Amino acid sequence: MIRTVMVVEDDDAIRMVLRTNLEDEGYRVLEATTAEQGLVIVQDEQPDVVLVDLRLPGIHGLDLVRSLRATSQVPIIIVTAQTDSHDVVAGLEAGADDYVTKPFVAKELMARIRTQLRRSAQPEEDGEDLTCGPIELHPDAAEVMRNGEQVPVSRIEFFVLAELIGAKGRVLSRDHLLRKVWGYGNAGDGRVVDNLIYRLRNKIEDDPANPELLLTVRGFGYRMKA
Amino acid sequence: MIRTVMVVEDDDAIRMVLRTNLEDEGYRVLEATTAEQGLVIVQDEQPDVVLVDLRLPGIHGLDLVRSLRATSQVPIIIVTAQTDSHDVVAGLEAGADDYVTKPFVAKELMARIRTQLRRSAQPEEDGEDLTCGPIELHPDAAEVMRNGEQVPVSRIEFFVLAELIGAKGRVLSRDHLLRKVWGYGNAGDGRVVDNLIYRLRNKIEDDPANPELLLTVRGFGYRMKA
DNA sequence: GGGTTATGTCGCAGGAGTGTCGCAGGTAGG
DNA sequence: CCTACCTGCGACACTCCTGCGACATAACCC
Repeated sequence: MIRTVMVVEDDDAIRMVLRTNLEDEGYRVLEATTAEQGLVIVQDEQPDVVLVDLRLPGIHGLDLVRSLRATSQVPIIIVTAQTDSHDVVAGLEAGADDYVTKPFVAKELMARIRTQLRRSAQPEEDGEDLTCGPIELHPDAAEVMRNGEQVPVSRIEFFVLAELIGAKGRVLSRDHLLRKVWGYGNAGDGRVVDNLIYRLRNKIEDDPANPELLLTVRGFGYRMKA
Repeated sequence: MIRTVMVVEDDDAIRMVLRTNLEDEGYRVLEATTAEQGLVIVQDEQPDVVLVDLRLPGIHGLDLVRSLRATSQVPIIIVTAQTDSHDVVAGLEAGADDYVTKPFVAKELMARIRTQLRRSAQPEEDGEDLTCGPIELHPDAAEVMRNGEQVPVSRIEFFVLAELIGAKGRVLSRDHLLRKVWGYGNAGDGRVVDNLIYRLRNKIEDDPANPELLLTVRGFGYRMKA
């Protein structure tokens, strides 16, 4: 499963380092430079973890933590300067789950993120029923079954299929899939998604030329049969 | 019942690995980087087990062991470099209950902790059934049986196999195995896992080139046959 | 229908992911 | 001290993936 990490941080250099590290770890990364922006994006994209710098221009990070906690259970990790130790306490009281102090060791932060993900992820993932007609996804085994037989799919194909089936019939735009599965890096292309859908159809459809499961919605994107 | 494990260790990387693994096992984790800090926290929080690195800045871990033992029956496990074998003896004489040497196998350490906990209280099941097709693991004897015959496997091979079989068919990433089994410093590599899998296959598979038990899931990791 | 845009189709080439195996330093046991 | 084994490492081979481009086809608009 591809996890999404939201970074709310105004310092360009730090944000960049975080993005690089997070992407190396296989996460999708969302960025915001202000609390307002962060709040909107979090509500919009529902990331799996949020990193919040406490020193933000305008609205203070503490308030962002409170706002987030008011509406969401998303794990929040505070990033702050070492000198502001009182802020850390305030942040944890405001609902943050963990913290790191600048200058932080990237590896440690990654580990903390993993910990938070593990904590929040365990229950939800198992319960999900990733099924669509004859197609069945087993996230644990990273397998796709079709009429009970295993279909070999690649990593990206697996995630796209999971995303589509998880959407339960809603249309997903190419852009949505690009960001959800590929991440922001490949934003330039377009046809990559089409290609992948084509390949997926060859694997899961009886007649790939006349798809019955993985449907095109012209002008919008793709969706699974309801 | 949630058990608490206290870790007294000054090396950030090791402490982090320990925390991750311990939390995975469902323990609450307390941390200290110096003997003084450790002593205070132990008295304060009364953990169920204490891990002590013997090489600590300032007061030596040995003295911490003595101080702890003077006032408490808490099980103490020493963590130490392989070269300091004389320290181990001294540590056990000072009242420690067990020890592991760096680089330790994380899974083994977890097992030692369980043992200490069992000794100090009564609980729980660990008689897990570690079986997969013709393969059978005997955790007590650290033996692997295949069709009833013993297969000689090394220490690390044993723990990797245990981790995989314990996962009951779920895919385990290389990163997961590195953290769970190696659990220490080896974050840089990657192929170490592949190599070990290769060797394991040579020992447990009929046709190592076409594995039927220990399967590759390209792009994800490895898993045992369900 | 004709033009235009969106999508399907498919082969290719570079690259990523894995299997395989030999080597060397290290460790344990005799 | 010697030997056998373990284990991490690197090199190479090979498979499969995947982004890309080019063209074909289908849907839409007037």
